[in-house]
Amino acid sequence: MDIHSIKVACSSCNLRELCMPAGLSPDEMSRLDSVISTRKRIKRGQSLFNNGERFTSLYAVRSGFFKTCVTSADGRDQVTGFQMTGEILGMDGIVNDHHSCDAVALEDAEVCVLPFDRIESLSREFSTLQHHVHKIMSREIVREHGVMLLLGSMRAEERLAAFLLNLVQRLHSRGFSQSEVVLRMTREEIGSYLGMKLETVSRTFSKFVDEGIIEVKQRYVQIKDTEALRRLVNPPAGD
Amino acid sequence: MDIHSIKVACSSCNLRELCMPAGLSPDEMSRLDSVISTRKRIKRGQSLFNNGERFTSLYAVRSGFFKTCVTSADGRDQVTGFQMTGEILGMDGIVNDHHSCDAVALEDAEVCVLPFDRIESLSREFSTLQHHVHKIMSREIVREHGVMLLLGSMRAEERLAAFLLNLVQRLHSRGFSQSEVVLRMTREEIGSYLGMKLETVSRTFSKFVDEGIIEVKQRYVQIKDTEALRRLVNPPAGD
DNA sequence: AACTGCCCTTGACATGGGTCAAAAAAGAAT
DNA sequence: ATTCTTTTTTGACCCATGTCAAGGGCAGTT
Repeated sequence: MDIHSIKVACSSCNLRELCMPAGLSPDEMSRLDSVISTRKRIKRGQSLFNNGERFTSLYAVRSGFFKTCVTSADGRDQVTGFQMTGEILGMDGIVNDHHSCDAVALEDAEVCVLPFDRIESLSREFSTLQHHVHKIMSREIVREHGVMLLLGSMRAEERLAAFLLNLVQRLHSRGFSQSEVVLRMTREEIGSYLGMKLETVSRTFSKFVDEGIIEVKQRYVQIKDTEALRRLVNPPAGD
Repeated sequence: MDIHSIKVACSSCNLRELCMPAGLSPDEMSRLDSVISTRKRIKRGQSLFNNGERFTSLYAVRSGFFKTCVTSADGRDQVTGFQMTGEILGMDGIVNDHHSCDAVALEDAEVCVLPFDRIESLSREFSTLQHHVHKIMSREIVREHGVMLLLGSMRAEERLAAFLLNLVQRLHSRGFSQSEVVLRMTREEIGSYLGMKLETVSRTFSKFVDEGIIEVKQRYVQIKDTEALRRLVNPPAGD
């Protein structure tokens, strides 16, 4: 079933501050290790889970890059998020014991498997862990509020600017450049996430290039004027 | 501070199956009662909480109708949801200990106050309650996925049809008619939620009336052809 | 190097929904 | 009732974005 599984330990994981609560005692940490005991490798293009599959675990992205997408009854597709190192996947599955979206690797990836029943029992013991789980879910709710604001009230340029800023900000907090990105997704996937067609994504990129805000060479994007992007997202009040 | 507070008991609340887990023992129920000890009345137009306020509690709607909305830095507003009896408000506040949206009563309302630290300690004791909390948050995440699909990939008619169907479905599951609604929100609030302008909401209502799908008299809407609405949301595959 | 299969860009044109404006209808206040 | 405010409807016009179509670039394969 598993594409590839290996043993791991959070206590020795250098990404732990990204997905785990701070301030666990050594004892607590070792009990967490015993719960999070496997990793899984996912090749580019493969799914970590799919809509309809039974929910058993959350997943912490260790490396690689994912998209999640929902599909409507008549086959329309909507990308609901892009997840990178340290982010948690699978919370959609809790409510009905089955996943309600697909999680697809956009590049070869590795995740830690967090069996949810064991997370629940452990978080009955450590309030630190319990609160951390609540925060992770709350963060996802708040993130989605932001996407709703974007989809509901912004124009194409504003959406793409917000998208780029969000992406580099997250990459920067992981130690990467704040002015360079190599996109892991196609124009079509960006468009799906932002509620616009791939042609409009492409045109808007070109517009930004014309205006000297960014440079684009295929998936590689260099941000030359972050402030201009910020102004696009937050137009300075005119009155 | 509180507009109005009164003592209550879940154990005697006839709405408990809407917001509380099934299958609590009498002992568990009485401990829950001791945690959920106050109600709060909110008048139409007043806020239950506002963006930036400290987070202390979740709220279960006992009666009345709310909207939640986020505001961007430059003052754009986006309604992120409408909440009715039995639904839970405030989960946005967990991640940063402060609320990140406003919850406004659209009609006089009453909520049960669920102090979150006490919910957390109690759910360390009852796994039933713990899992229920997780499900409620997961349900909100999944709901928001649906809104993203709507905002990202549907046209005006489809959005409004989906909105009406969702509303009557939730009302119906609370014992109300599945063909009549009295809207508690303005066209502008509907528009904000659905990512369209109030004029477009109005026009789309008129279009549905012309087509004999609904009847509208101000806030009162009667659905005459539910199937037509369903077909709008899920166009029968053409290929 | 040539072939194949994406992915991306760009142009021309169409259109859904936004914008602006006016007036009607309903509610609230006096 | 009368006045004032808010909400809703409708019309006319226009623009941002979608649609359709063609061509080019890049990566992998042979």
